[in-house]
Amino acid sequence: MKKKSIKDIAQDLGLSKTTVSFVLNNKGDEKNISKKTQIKILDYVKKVDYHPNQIAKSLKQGQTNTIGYLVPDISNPFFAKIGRLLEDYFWEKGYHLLIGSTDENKDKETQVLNMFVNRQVDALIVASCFENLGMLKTLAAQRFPMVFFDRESPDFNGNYILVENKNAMRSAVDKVINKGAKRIGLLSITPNVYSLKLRIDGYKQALIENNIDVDEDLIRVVEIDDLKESSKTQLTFLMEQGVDAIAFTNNQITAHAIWLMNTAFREDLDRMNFVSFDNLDLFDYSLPIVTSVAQPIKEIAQYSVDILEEVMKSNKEESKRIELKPRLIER
Amino acid sequence: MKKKSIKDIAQDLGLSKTTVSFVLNNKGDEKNISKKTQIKILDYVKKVDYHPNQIAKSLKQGQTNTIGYLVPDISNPFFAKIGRLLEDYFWEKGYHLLIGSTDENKDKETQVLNMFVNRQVDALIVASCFENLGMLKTLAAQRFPMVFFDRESPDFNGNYILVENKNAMRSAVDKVINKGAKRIGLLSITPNVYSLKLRIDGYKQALIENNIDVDEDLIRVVEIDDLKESSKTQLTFLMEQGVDAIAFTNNQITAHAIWLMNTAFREDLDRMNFVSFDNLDLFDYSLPIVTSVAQPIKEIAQYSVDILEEVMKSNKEESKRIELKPRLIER
DNA sequence: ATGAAAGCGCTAACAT
DNA sequence: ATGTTAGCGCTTTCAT
Repeated sequence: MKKKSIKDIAQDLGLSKTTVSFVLNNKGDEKNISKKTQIKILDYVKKVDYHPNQIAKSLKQGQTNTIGYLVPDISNPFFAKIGRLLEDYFWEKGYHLLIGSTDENKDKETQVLNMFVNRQVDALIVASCFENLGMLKTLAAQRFPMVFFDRESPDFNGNYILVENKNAMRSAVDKVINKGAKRIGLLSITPNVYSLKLRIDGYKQALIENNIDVDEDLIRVVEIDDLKESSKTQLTFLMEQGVDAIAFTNNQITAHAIWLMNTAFREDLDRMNFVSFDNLDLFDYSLPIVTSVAQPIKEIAQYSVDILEEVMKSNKEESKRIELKPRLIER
Repeated sequence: MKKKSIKDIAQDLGLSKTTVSFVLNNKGDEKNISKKTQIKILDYVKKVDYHPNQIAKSLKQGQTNTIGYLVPDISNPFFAKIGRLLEDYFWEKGYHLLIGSTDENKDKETQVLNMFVNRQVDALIVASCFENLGMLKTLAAQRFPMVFFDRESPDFNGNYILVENKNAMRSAVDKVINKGAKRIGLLSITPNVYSLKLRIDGYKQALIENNIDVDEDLIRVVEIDDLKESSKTQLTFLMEQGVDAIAFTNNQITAHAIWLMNTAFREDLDRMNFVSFDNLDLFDYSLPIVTSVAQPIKEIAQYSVDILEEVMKSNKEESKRIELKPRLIER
């Protein structure tokens, strides 16, 4: 027995598609369908376990109740957790998430964006690398509902949910200086996104405010596509320079570097201090001890949803920029 | 300028929709469309940046190129990582992932399944709690392409990608016994899914094989909806019983328990041994030291895709059951 | 109180 | 070599 359509239901019941459609969409009363007919339809529909075809509905209504969630990597705990929160918030409202990971690759990002648009998603939640502004600008020009989080571009005007990158990093680094660190290195993945640059700025500011010279040589950058080798090289370099603290600019590099520290520099762990932008659960029970900047994941998700709802309702001109305060976790 | 449809393209070019459609679907030659016309269409389409509406296409073809990924929680690293791998494999083939987290709630699971089906996903990859077999059996009866992973139900016949739960747990526990553990507790979330039961069986078997009496009192169960309090109570109980090792049945309970151990039983860490089913990155640098069973995530994803492809092509009767070997990580 | 018919954007069998 | 037309399953305006 193949799946029933609304037409089948109508035929089976000797009614028209119109009537059935009205009733199924709770417009029975409004459209003056008799109670008797309504009940007949509702009963039958339940009996044969009819479910409307959302694709047909979407085509007709030009609305899919789907949100595109574009991130560098859905398996990164930061993006995974936010994804889960979004899923829950949107579930309430009947929206669902289509996911697309880009690996910070600008071409892949454009492809994913295209995929989302072709599939007529109603809105986008995006952590972009902002290297290909073309497509984004086209969408923005069409007033396509979008909110951007975690990353921003000075060249792109949109709705942003961000955290105070610079200041948070500044105070975290300040903390380890107070704990006695004198020679502080920094390890970052290639700071292609603006947020990372800000975090590095925060690091520098903390040094300056504490009268420590900024030694550009201690600011090391790791190639993302060669994380393994590259981070080993850079970390080793820093250790050879005799640093007594290292700041990391995101969870990815931290996780990797900490693993390396445990593997190759175990004996140095005690005397060193670490700062991580992004908190990881494991910091609560890992060696070494890491002072971290915890992003307010719930608020990020909540604000994304709120802003998106606003945008989707009234499609007004101006865009919002929200900067949330991360939580500093001293350890 | 609103979005162009195939109709617009045809009109602009003084051609029919058919011709345009053929060319766009690379059937130009096959359908004897002149090279000249083909080029004209392709150029124009590029110029106006036309992209076909996938929803319309889906409706027409009864195929959405979408896969539903149903899991207890997409932010659980195990499911997030597998999700990412699936995303990549399917990306190649033009399929995309719609996600649905269920929190092991059987009603939510049914709702998510319905949502997927209404949206006409082409197939499902499912980590089910198997508490509501109704919907699953209906789908199976319709030969709906599905593969199940991580969990199984003796009452449900389907394509399974699993790991050797019992044996893996057995050898992991055996390892800590060899390291000297004598009184070994077990902590699990409520073993509502069969895989968890098997892991517990493995634990028991290891004890028996080593001539240690199985003390049912040392097998403690934590309520999933009260993870925090419940795990604290149970863990404290085990410690009071003087255990010198604890086995955990999945990553969720392990992560929580380890955090608790660090918080409340720090001084006991040195003398204790731990076993975790599911590996976590943090084990590489965390205290305490944990011997773990690492699931072969890549293979799980790869097999899921392979089996699904098979099923979607030839929709034959019989179903497969694949049992992969996890990797034991001694620490 | 209910139905007929058009149309969302696409594909494809069947003309010409 | 290209066009006409029906139809996927639904909503909704306009009849009756």
